[in-house]
Amino acid sequence: MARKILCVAEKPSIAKAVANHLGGTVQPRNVPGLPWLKNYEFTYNFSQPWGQCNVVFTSVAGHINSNDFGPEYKNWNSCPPVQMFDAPIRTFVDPEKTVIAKNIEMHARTSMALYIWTDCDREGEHIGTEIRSIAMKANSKLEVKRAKFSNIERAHIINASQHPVSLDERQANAVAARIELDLRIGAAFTRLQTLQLKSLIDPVQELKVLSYGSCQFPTLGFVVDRYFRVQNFVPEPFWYIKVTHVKMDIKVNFNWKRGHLFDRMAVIIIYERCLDARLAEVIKTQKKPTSKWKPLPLTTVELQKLGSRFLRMDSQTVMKTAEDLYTKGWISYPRTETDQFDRGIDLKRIIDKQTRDNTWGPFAQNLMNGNFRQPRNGSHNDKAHPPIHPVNHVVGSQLSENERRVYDFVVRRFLACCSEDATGEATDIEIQYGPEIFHTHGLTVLQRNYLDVYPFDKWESSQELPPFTVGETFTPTEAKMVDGKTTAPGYLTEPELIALMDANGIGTDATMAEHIAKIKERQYVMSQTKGSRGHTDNEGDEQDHVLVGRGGGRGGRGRGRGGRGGGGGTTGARAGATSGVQEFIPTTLGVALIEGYDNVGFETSLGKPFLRKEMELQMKAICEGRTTRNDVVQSSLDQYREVYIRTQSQMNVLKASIRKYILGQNG
DNA sequence: GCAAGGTC
Repeated sequence: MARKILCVAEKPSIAKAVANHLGGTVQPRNVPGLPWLKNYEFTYNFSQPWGQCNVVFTSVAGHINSNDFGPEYKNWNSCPPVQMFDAPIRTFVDPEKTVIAKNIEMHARTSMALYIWTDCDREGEHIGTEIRSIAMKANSKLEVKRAKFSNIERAHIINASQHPVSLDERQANAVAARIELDLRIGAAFTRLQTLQLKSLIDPVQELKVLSYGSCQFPTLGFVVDRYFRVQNFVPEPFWYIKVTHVKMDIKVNFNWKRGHLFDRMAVIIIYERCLDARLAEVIKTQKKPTSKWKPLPLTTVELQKLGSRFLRMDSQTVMKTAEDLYTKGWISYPRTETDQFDRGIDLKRIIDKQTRDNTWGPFAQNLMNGNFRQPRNGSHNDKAHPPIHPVNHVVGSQLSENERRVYDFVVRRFLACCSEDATGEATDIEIQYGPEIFHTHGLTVLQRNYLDVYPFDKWESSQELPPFTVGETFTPTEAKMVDGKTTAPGYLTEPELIALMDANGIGTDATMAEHIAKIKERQYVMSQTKGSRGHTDNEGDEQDHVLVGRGGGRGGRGRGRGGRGGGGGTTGARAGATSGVQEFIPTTLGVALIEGYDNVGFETSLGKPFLRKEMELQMKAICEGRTTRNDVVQSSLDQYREVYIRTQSQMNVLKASIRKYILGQNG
């Protein structure tokens, strides 16, 4: 009898793809009890010593095990919450995963080896150890190997099948440490907060719990932080000089090189010197080719940021929709950090499938006809998944409205990545006027290229500038001294929040949207459509009005800086504008919790992102062998236990915050 | 009744 090898992937799609590479077209066999779980059986010639083997290729769906405290800790009043730092934790097969575990056990019994094909990231390594322990419980003589692969191109997968490696115990241990810490700390503080504070704020039992989590609290902290910056904002007046000149019937605005100054007298003096000079002289004219780079290949974080900005959906809906599109086979795996396409991937084959589309088909065809360009490479590679891209063409009418929007975005982004940068010509002119320098900038877009398929980027020609030559002098048509004031930043928007979470390592690409949804559910924050309360836009906006001026006419509204616009589209389907963006405002409860923890006065407040960042660094240290799982767990628990004890002893501080914000009482 | 991380 031929030898048998059990292969297990992290998800059904990988099992299917890899099985078809190794075994030809393999018919899936159903596993009773779970409609989406399939086994693929075939024979395959592995490298020595295995050789020709019967293969059963199956999968799990993420983690199989669950962790919890024993039943004696189930009742929250059965013990003080501080015991959650030490109480024994049980690991068991998640009740929803029993069919998956049984399937592995059954085939492990008759196999000589287990070949693990989970994603090659930390969580994948840990899932691998879960699979191993289940399989070895059924068959302790199993040889266990792991496949190392970073995409599912055929040649790469075949290579991985011939070069088995071992599970990386360090990475698995890092995850095990995270699991334990998140559970213990989350349970301890959630129980403490809920038991001590809930009755104070929620007499009608409207709230389930006042949860604490190492990701939800820093997320809340970002929202509260911005809220206070808005509340405490004091506008600051500034002054500047604006010069305009009409030449050949074209009005040219020259911007002051200093931008603006916060000293009125200084600006007055400078302004008078300019006027005294009467003549301005052109000191620089420059025309040079310029370009706007096409976007990078699409990652999950980018999808969520741009989705919540342009698609009129919150990030959770964007993710949910992308997952639906993935399971239906229209787009690739939507959870990826990678912004580089592997050289081996056949991009033209993917583009070709889009040529039949009514909207962007001609653009795709144009790429096929010789205008294809290799995508840019970003700096991220998770070595597990390619950037998000379409895998098959589907007409919009077969999709729901949300699906259509996300699919539209993914395809356009992908085609944009495969086209040429937009090109243009930039003109810069500088004049010397008295002691000061003023400049103006012009842009002529020459070739739109990728912009034709990607309306989410804005790059448009400015008005044409009249010709100027160096040495030329003129009396400016108008010179004004203008005042303005700094304006408050807006409340934190969803794309900004996602960017902050990403930069601070709060959550993963797949979970950031869930954390945002959770702090809404807990009523720590509210969201509203930006602009719906009549708030002004961005930080640094200027409201100008003329103080003194020379020359005729009322000035236009020159804008000192060209902020990156985020507006809608210019071609094809309009993508919607920034007006749909959600912004977050903390509730009184959210503010009270964050401020309460800040006032408890521990050097690293629970509402700040540092603790989570620290945990991330510790996990890295475990992976690199600089520390151990046990050390990290023990030292972190010591640290958090100290915060816990301090918090408990200063519960009056937290309660005071709650009273102050929720009940409006002082003291 | 607690977390965050996988994925369906």
